[in-house]
Order: sequence, then C-alpha cells, then structure tokens
Amino acid sequence: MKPVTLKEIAEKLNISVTTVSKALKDYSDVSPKTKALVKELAATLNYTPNSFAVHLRTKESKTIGLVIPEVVHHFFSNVIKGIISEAEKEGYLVIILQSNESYELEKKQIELLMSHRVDGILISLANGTADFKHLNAVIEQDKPLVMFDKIAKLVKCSKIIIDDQKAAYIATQHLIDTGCKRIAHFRGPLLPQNSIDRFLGYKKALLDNGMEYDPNLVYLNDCDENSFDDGKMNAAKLYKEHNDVDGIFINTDMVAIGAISEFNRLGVKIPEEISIVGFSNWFMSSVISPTITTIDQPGYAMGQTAFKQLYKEIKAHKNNVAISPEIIQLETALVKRESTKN
Amino acid sequence: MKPVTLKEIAEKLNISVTTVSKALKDYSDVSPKTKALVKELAATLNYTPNSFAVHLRTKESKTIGLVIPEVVHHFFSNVIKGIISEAEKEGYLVIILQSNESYELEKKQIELLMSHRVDGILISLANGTADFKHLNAVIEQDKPLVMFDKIAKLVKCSKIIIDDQKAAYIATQHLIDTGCKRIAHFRGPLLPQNSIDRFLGYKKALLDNGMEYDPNLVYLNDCDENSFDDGKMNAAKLYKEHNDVDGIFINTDMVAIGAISEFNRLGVKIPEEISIVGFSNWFMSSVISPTITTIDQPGYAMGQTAFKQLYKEIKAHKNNVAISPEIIQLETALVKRESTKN
DNA sequence: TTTCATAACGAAAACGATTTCGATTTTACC
DNA sequence: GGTAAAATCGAAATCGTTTTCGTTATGAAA
Repeated sequence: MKPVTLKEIAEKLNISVTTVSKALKDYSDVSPKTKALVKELAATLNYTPNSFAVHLRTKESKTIGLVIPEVVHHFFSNVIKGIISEAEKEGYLVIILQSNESYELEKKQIELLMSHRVDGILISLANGTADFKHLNAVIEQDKPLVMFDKIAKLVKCSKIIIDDQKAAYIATQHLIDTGCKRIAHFRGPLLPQNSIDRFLGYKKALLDNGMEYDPNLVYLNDCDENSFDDGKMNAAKLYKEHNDVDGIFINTDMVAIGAISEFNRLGVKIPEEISIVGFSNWFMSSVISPTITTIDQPGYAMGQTAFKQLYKEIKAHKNNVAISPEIIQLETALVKRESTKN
Repeated sequence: MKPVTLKEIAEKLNISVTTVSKALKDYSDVSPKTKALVKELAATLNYTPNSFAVHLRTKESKTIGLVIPEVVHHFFSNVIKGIISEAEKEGYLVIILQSNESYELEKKQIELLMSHRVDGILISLANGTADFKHLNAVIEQDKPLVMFDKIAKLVKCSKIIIDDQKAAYIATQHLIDTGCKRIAHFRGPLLPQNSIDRFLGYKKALLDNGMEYDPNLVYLNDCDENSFDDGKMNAAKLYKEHNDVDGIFINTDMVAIGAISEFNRLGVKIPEEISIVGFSNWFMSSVISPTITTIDQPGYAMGQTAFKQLYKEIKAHKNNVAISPEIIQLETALVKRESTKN
C-alpha cells in the first residue's frame, strides 16, 4: 500500500541502501549483475523515488511556479499551455496561482511559491501592481524569476514581451492607411506597461502622420480588467460624444467584440462608418461578424519562451554561473480582416 | 542568500532546534518568553519552513494534481479556476497537467503525479481513454482520486458530473416544443461518457415525443475534439444531405458557433429555417449573432465541488477513516436565446 | 529536609534518498 | 607468492523538520 523505498529493496536483496541507490543511477562502482537485480526488482515493485527526500538532499524541486492575473482568459490559457508543454520536456511540474489582478494576492502567491521552494517563478503582473518589493525579494533570494507579457521595466530580471508600442503603431497606421481621419483608442486600464505602450504607439502613429492627438478620444476602463462590457460601454459613450470618429484602435479583442456588438446594435456599419482594429488575435475575432482586424499576439510561443528562459537561468543558478537578464521580444503581425477597409 | 533554517535560529538564540520548532508551533512546554524570542527572530529573518523536510516527515504534500484534456478551453478554464481558488482556501497547491486527449499521455501524467507524491488527484478523462488501469492503480495505492465531467462509470471513485442525459433531453425537448419536426444531432467524438449520455438524451426525447429516430441525422466528429471547424463541416454536410432538417442539438457551443457561422455563410436563416441548441453556455454564445440557446454547464462550481470532495477524502484518508465514493450531480439549466424560436 | 509535581528544555530518532570515503575483495602482473 | 591496482560494496553523514521521551530545575507540599 505505502510506496516502496530503497530500504525495502535493499533488504529483499540483502544488500545496502547505498548500493541500491547507486545501481539505479548507474554508478560505475556497482557490478552489472547487481545493477540488473536491483533494476528488475525496482521495476516489479514499481519503485518511484520519494521526491521530497530527493529534493531535500539535492535542493532542487523540479517544480516552477506560475502567477497570472486570470486563468479564464484566451491569451493566458495559451501561455499556460506553452509553459506546461515546454516544462514537461525538461521534467518540470508547474504550479499555477492566480492574482485576480490584485497586488495583495500576487504578493501572497509569490510568498507561497517561495515557501514551497519552487526552482523558479514565472509571472505576468496584475494590473494593479505598482510596487515591486515582492519581486525584488525573489531576486534577492537568488531565485530565478522571469516576467512575461505584463512586466515591470524597473525589476531586474529577464522579460519575454512583444513590442507593444510597435504593434500598436502598425495597427493605428493601418487605420490611417485605409482612410480613417479621426481615430479613437480604447486603452483599457491605466497602469500596466502594455496598456501604456500600446497607447504610446497609437499616439506616435497619429503624430507621425501629421494628425492631431486628442486626449478626449482615449477611453479608459472603469476597472482593472478588459471585458466585453467595457467594449459595449465605451462604444456607447463614444457614439454619443464623438460621432465623427471613423476608426478605433482597441486594446484587446474581447473589448473589440464588445464594441462591435454595441455598434451592431446601434446600427453603425463596420467598417463603412467606423473601422476597428483589435489586439491579440483571439480565436473569436476570426469568427464573429464582421471578423476583426487585429494584432496577432503569440501566447503559446510566449509561454514556451518564458519557460525556456527560466530553465536556462535555473540551470545557470545550479551551476553557480552568473547570468545577466535578457529581454526577449517576440514578433507580432497585423492580421487584416473585415473590420477595416482595404 | 540561502533560506533560513531552524538550526540557524537555534544557534543565534543559544537554544535547541527542538525548542525553536516547538515555539513556532505553540507547544505548551515552551515558556512564553522563549516563544516570543523565537517568533520575533523568525519573523525578522523571514523564516519559512522547508516544505520538503516537513513533507518528508508528515507524509503530506499539501499539493494536488489536476489532469485535464486541454487547458485552452473555456469550460476547463473555469473548472481550473474553481479548483485553484477552492484549494487555496485550504492551503493546497495545484499542479496542472494536460492529457491532450491522449490516453498514453494521461497515463504518463498520472504516474508523474504519483511519483511527486501529491495528496490527491483530480481528473477529467481524455476522449481517447477506454482503459482504466492507470486510474485503478491510483486507487489501489490508496490515493484519493476524484473524477469530474468526463468520467468513467466503471472506476470506483467519487465523481462530479452533470446529468448530461437529462440536460440533452431538455435541450431536445425545447427544439420540439418550438416546432421542430426533424431534429439532427452533432454528437462530437464517439467515446466519452458525456457524448454518449447527451446522445441518449437526444434520442429519448425524440422517442418520448413520438418522433422517428434517424441514425443518419447523428453526426460524429472526425477526430477526438470539438472544434469550430467540426461545426462548419458538419453543418455543410447536413445542408447537402438533409435539407429537411429544421433543428439541431449540438454537443458543444464551440461546434454550434462553427455551425452557425457556416449557416450564415450559406444564407440559412436561424432560427427561421433551422433552430440550434448548443451545450455549455460558453460566454461567446451570448455574444455571437444570433445568440445561442444552450445548456448552462457550471464549470466553476464543478471545479469547486471537485476540490471539496477531494479534500474531504484526503482528510479522511489522513485520519484513517474509510469513506465511500460519492456521485455528485450539479444542476444545469436551459438558457433560451435567439437561435431557437419561442 | 525529603518528596513530588510541574515547568522548561534538549537529545536523538525518524522521514528517504544521496554521496563521500573507507573497507574489502578480486584481478593482474611481475 | 607477493604486491599493486581495480572492482565492489557499505557505513555514515547529510538535507531540515517533527516528535517522543528524557532530563534538569523549580517550587510546593509534607
């Protein structure tokens, strides 16, 4: 009933625990015969090493922690999948924790992971996080930490990101190129770096094209999320306040879908009366009517890359070699669909 | 740099490791003064117990494993969230593994979890799983196991499910009640229990209403998944083969959305020419046009319930009390929307 | 002064595996 | 046959906690 131990194998074979351990790990000072005997018995008894004992000695848990704002989210789901599948290749297990976009929770989750002695931590910041003590604490404890997507520029660790500003610039430029004269922006929440960068890309594109930047055309969300309803509400507001707007660059596909749904309801024709570009290339954006022009954000690849980088740092840490943080930028692409003219 | 240990605290205070340990756990045979001293120092040194050492002694890892077919999935995302948030309340961490709908992988993941000595396992079966040795092995090792959603009736463990057959019956009945005379079924993959049950509910509703059951109107998927494209393909096929069909009960909202997209393309009016009922009440089904009548499947609650049941069994197991498996059925509801007449 | 209960602390074993280092045996070679 | 080298093995320490079972000191009761 209870799991088999080395000791039990040793007793059955009348040899020492040491030899059993060595035999299973192919040490050179165990005779082929003994090795064969041990391995055979271990197999029939279905022996698996007690990971706690192993890790207590070896100091590595073969486990990493992942903290994300929200599990129920198309982009993060893909990131999770990328991380898990890559981690599996190296024999790593992933513990997933949610911050629910709350700084307090995020802090607590990190402490939990630290006390569980994970080998490294992967994190995408909560929108509410403006203080980075908890992250610096991780770094000071010399535990590998990699941030992805929603990062903090001030924290000294590796980061996997996309060039939000560039992508937003391209998105906005596309609106301009297809004839939009007055372009609004649904910016999402205030704080997170990618909101900021996307906003900056939008603004830069306007100015580079000699267009006026009007702060009144930038719509913030009420709360720290990007929801369908935010899209509906902001679309309704925009429709009332700025009837002359003929293009919107929207922070996220989910919000874009909300907006489109509201415009459909209001009878506003897309893209004839108003063009829309979203962000993230969520599956649904290719399905809804009209299909949405958007920026493809590679969630799965980001997850893979994030784990690979973390793994690299874990290995370096284990071998006591110093390693300097890397910023890895993943490519994005504009996906042209029906919500913009051509 | 390295984490603080009991030993270090003991040395600084010139007392024994034993006393430090006891002080931190409020044993009665430590004086209040010593307790205060120890706790203060532990706090300033930021001491956290080494979980591996603790678990090696106590035999519990405060960790559970979760095996699901697919992370990137609206329903499972919600389940994950329900599990994680409930687990958190009891101080449990969750290790998530994917089976990718493959039996081989599922088996491997379970072995991985067993070797990592998780306290219990939560699983939703891969569509391809028809052999249950790996699950029975878990039960034989006396490790708590709870299945949810996609279960195997033959395995003797607790199960959290919905009454798929009843829900499918209600869905089909709704089609009949709103005037459909010839009703097809997109059944999804062949094997999993909920596919079977939903099919049976569909069939029973037809027969109970004196309608003919025609096997040719039941469409299987090519592969073991439920995708948007399956919906499109089956819709196209149905349109060619059975032009007289005026209602479809579809296994999953995702497939329903695919079907609707295809019918939209073909110019088939919903619900005038053909009514559609989906399954799961995915967020998108309330957003797409037309909005989809569907069965609400409570993913979050299922996750919560699954963890609660597992936790109950873990506690029972710890206290050496026997406990018999429970089957818990969660309520579903028909959500009426635009894809059916009223 | 003796006896005894109580309070306060500590030594040591245990959890299961890994690894160093020393001991023993076998083989090889002159 | 004797010695050195190689091949095999095992004792014991270690990782950090928990917990049992003593031990010592203190004061109260007799």
